Amino acid sequence: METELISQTPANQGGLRAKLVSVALDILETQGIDALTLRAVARGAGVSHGAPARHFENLDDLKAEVAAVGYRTVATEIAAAVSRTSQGSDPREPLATATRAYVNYALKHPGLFSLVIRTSTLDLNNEALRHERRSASDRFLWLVRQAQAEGWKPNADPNLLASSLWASAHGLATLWLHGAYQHANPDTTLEEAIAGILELN
Amino acid sequence: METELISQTPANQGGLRAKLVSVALDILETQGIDALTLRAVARGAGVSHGAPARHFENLDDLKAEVAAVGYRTVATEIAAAVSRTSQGSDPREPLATATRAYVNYALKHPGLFSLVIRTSTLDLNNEALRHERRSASDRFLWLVRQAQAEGWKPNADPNLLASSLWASAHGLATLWLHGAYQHANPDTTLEEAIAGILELN
DNA sequence: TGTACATCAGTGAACGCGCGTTCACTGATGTAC
DNA sequence: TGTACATCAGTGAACGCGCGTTCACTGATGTAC
Repeated sequence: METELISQTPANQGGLRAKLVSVALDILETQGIDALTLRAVARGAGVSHGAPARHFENLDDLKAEVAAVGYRTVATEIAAAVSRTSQGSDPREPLATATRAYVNYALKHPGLFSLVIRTSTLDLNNEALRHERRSASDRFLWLVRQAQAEGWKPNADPNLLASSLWASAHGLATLWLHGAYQHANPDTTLEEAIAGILELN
Repeated sequence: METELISQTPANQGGLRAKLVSVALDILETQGIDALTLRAVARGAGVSHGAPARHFENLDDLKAEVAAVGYRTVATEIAAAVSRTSQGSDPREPLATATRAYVNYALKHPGLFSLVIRTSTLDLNNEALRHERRSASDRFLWLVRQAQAEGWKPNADPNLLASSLWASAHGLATLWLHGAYQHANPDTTLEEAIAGILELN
């Protein structure tokens, strides 16, 4: 009873909004992006299907918010992975770690990954999404500059380097997710595949 | 009148099947993958919405066939681009050309490209699709082996090389399609971006 | 402390939409005699 | 050449589905007096 009271205190008035985002993440995780509808989110939150309209104008609005969460979490995981890495002699090592973390994240959260990619086109209006995108991109660029400062391709355009690495990692993640990579290369493990794209650099 | 008669001759009995595929390609081109429904295809072919069921069990069945066409045409375009290339001194040149053709194709046919990627998971049952996939993959692998024979990374695993290049090209195409690449790198042209991923090799 | 009022998040019925699928039908074509 | 029949691609009405959206409502909460 008390919990019911608590759940209705002003502090939790914005609670449903967060709950809806959380349910959306859950749906992405368990059922994939096609199952992500406003009504499904409402059902998952144990709320009438009209309720989400109080918090999100439409489905794209909700998606943009979820995508922002996706950007934030992948950036956090990459940063964590990089900071765990011992400083080796190879300046590319942090980049390799970051790439590995990026691919692993995509494979662990395929639904969210799909959403983030597809949503990236639209909703540049969403402030949170724009911020998270920029932040994630800046972190990776910093790693590249760092590697360059330590002697790796010092004269190359860091933006171009970063984008190229990103494209490689992204392509591998995408192809692997859809099983296309494995189909063309049945005996290659994911670790070897990651090493393969890093080797190119 | 004569054309009407002709259109009903036995030779054209299978005509609607081809027409449906062609309309599907058209829808992908003009309206994108989300607009690709059985009913839309029937409308586009000027036929009742029940008619496609005579030729395709369901939407995935049609998609597999369309994806096979996608594989075939991209493989053809790449082959054509490569064969147009003069034999230079750089063994990577044909690979660069092929990569360029791949990315350009994806950007020119975003709907079909999306379909091909998403469909790649399913319908390995579809014989045509399997054949086209293998054929496209074999052609690219041959280019890699050729480059290796001419001195480029002669000791590397050609399968791994091919897949890594494929992943890079695919990632660039995907990110560019969604505008994510340009957003992170506003002043880079597509040509420079392609050069960037090839440069890594 | 108590009362009247305003606010506003969530309800649930209702609407229209396009979808895939089914199925009795029709009519043109090809075949057997 | 003509007639009867079988085949079968395409028709179009009908069904059920889940979706997004609207809107009058309700009831709990916070505020003014």
